[in-house]
Amino acid sequence: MQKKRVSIKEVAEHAGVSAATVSLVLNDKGSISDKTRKQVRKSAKELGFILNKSASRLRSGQSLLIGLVVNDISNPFFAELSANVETEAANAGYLSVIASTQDNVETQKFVIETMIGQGVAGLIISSATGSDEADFEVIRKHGIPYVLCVRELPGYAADFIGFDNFQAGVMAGEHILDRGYRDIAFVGGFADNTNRISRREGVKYAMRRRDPDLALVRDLVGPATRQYGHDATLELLAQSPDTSAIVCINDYVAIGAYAALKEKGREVGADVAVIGFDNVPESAAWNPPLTTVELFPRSIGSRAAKALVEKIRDNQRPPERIYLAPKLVVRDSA
Amino acid sequence: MQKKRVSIKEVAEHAGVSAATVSLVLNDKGSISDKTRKQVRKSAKELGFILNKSASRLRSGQSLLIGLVVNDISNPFFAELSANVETEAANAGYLSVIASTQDNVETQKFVIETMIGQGVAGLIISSATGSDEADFEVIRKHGIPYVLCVRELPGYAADFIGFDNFQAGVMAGEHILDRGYRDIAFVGGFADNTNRISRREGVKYAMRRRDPDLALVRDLVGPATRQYGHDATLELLAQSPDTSAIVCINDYVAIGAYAALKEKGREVGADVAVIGFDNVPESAAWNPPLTTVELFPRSIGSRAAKALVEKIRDNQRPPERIYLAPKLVVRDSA
DNA sequence: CTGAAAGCGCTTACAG
DNA sequence: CTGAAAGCGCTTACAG
Repeated sequence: MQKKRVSIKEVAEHAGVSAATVSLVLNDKGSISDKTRKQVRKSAKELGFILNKSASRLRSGQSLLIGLVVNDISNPFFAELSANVETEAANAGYLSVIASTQDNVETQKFVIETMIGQGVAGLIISSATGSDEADFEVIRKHGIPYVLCVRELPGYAADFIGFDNFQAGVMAGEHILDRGYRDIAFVGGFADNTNRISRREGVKYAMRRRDPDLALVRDLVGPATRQYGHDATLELLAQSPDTSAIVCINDYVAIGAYAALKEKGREVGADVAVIGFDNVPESAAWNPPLTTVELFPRSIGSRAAKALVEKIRDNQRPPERIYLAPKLVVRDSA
Repeated sequence: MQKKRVSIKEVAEHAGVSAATVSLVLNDKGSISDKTRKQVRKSAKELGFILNKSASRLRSGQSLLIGLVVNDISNPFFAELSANVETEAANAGYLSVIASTQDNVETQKFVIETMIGQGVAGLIISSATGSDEADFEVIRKHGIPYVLCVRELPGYAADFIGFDNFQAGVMAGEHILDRGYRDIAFVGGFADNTNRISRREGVKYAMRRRDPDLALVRDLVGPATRQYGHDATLELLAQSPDTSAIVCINDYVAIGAYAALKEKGREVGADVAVIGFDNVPESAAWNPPLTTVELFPRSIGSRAAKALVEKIRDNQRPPERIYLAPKLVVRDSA
C-alpha cells in the first residue's frame, strides 16, 4: 500500500527534458535556460516531487545532516542548547539529528556509529562521563568534522565550546566567602565529571586564596538531581552540623537542598547559604530566590553549530577551544 | 582529506567472500555457514566497517529513521516528550530526527518535507497552531505512517495521542468553584490553539453546571509565556479588579501571574487564586506552591512512539485516538 | 550455502 | 544549453 514516490525521472518526462537537466535545475548548477528551469520547477511542484536525499547523498557524498549527541535531552540545559543548535544549523541549511546517551559511554558509541551510518556531515558532542579519545576515534577515521561542547576531554586536541567552570567555581566560592561563610560543602555530580572537578577546584582555590588553611567541610558525590540534593543535605546536616554553606553542582540539586533544610527547620540564606549553577529560569521564583552562577547553554548551542559548519567547509582549520564566561547572579539564598 | 569509508566490497575482499554474502550476514538473512558468518563479522570489525544507510535505504526502501516534529524543543514539556519518543523509538531500533517548527505552519511544511527527503519511516507530529489537513497531505501522498500528538486537528481521521483537555479544564474549574471563587479569568495561549479552547470550554462548562449565569470575567489571549502571564495579570487587575481567580494556560504563565500579583500587593492563594496546567517539576517549590493540573508529556511521548512503530508495521491499522487523563494537583495557590 | 548481476534515485564529468 | 552513461554502496531475486 506504500505509494510510489515520484522520482527525478518522472519529473524529467513530465517536463520533457532529461533527468540530468532536472538535477541541475534542482541544485542550481550548470547553465540551463530560464525557460527550461521554469518548466522543470513547475513539473516538480505539480508532481509533488521531493528529492530523495539517500540517493543524492550516496552519489555526491554531500550531506546536509548534522548530528547532536547529548546526555539527556529532557534536561532543560541540554534542551535549550539543542534548540539553538537546531536553529543555527537550519540557518545554514542543515537538518539536525538529536540523540541522547543517558551519559553512558556504550550508548554514546552506538549513537555515534548510527549517526555516521546515517551519513551526517558533522557531529556536535557533549561527551558522556568517562569518555576518552578512543571513543571519538571512529569519527576521525571516517574523516567527519566534529566539535565537542560542554564537557571537555582534558588534553584532547579537538574543537571545544564550553564554560570556564573553574572560573564559575571561583565566583561561587568568593561570593560565599565575602558573605562570611567558612564551613562550605560541595554537593552533587559524579566524581569523574570534568565540569564538577573544575567547579569544585575553583571553589577550593578561592578558599585557599582567602586563607591557606581553609578546606571543604564535605564533598558529596552523587547524581545531579533534586532527589540527591535533598538526601545529601540531610546526610550533611546529620554528620557535619556546622556546615554553613552548600555549593550545589546545579540548581536542581539546590532546590533539593532547600527542601532538606526546611525539613530540618533551617532557614535558607540565613542559617545556611545555598548556591547553585545554571540559573534555570524558575530559580528566581524559588523561596528564597536562588543565588547561582549563570551559564549560557543557548550560546554554547549556537557557537557550536557555527563552529561545526565552518569545520565542515574546511576540515583543516586548526582546533579551537572557546570558553564562555559565567555570570554570578546574586539573589537571597547566599 | 576526507578519508575513504570502507565499503561492503572491501569487507568482502578481506573476508574472501562476495559482497552479497556480507550483506546477508550483516542483515542476519539467508543461510550462511557459521564459519563464513564469523569470518565476515571479524573482517567488518577489523576494518571498522559502518553500513552506509543511505545506500541501504535507497536499495531496500527500508528506513530506521523516525521523525519528530514539535513546536519548540526548548520547552520542557516537549523536551520531556521528545526524550521519551527517542527512548521508545531506540528500543524498537529506530533513530529519531527531531525538529522544531516554532509553532509556524510554513516552517512545519519545510520540516516535514525535509524529513521525507531524508527517508524517515514515520512521523510523530505535534501540529503547529493553524495547521489543517492539507498540511499533512504530503505525508499521505508519500504513504508514510504518522501519528499526531498533543494538538488535535478537529474531525481529522488520524492517529492521535493527547490529553483530555476539556476534562482538564473541568477539573480546574470545579476545584476553583469548590473553593468558593466565582470571578474567574482565563489567561494565556493563542485563540486558535485547540488545547486552549478545550481547556477554557471545560472551565466554562464547570461554571455553567454550578450556576447557569456564571461566565468568565475575562479571556486574555496571548503567548503562553511567563512574560505574558505577568503583563496580562497587570491588565486584569487594572480593568477587572474584582477578579478572584486566574486560570492560566500553563504553569509558566502562572508564575508570571504570581509576579504581577505580588507587585500589586495581592497575596496569591488568599486574595487571588491561581491555577496552572502541566505541573512542571519546579512548581512545587514556588511560593506559594502551585495548584495545577498535571499532564503527562512523557507518557504521550512513549505512547506516540509505540503507536508509530505499530503503524509502520501495519499501515492499514485503523486510526486510533488516545486521550490520557489529567490529574489535579492541589497545593496552596488555589 | 554462496556468487553474479541488476537496480534503487540520484549526480557528474563528458560529448555535442 | 542539454542528454547519454557511468557509478555511489547497498540488497535481492535467481542460479547453481
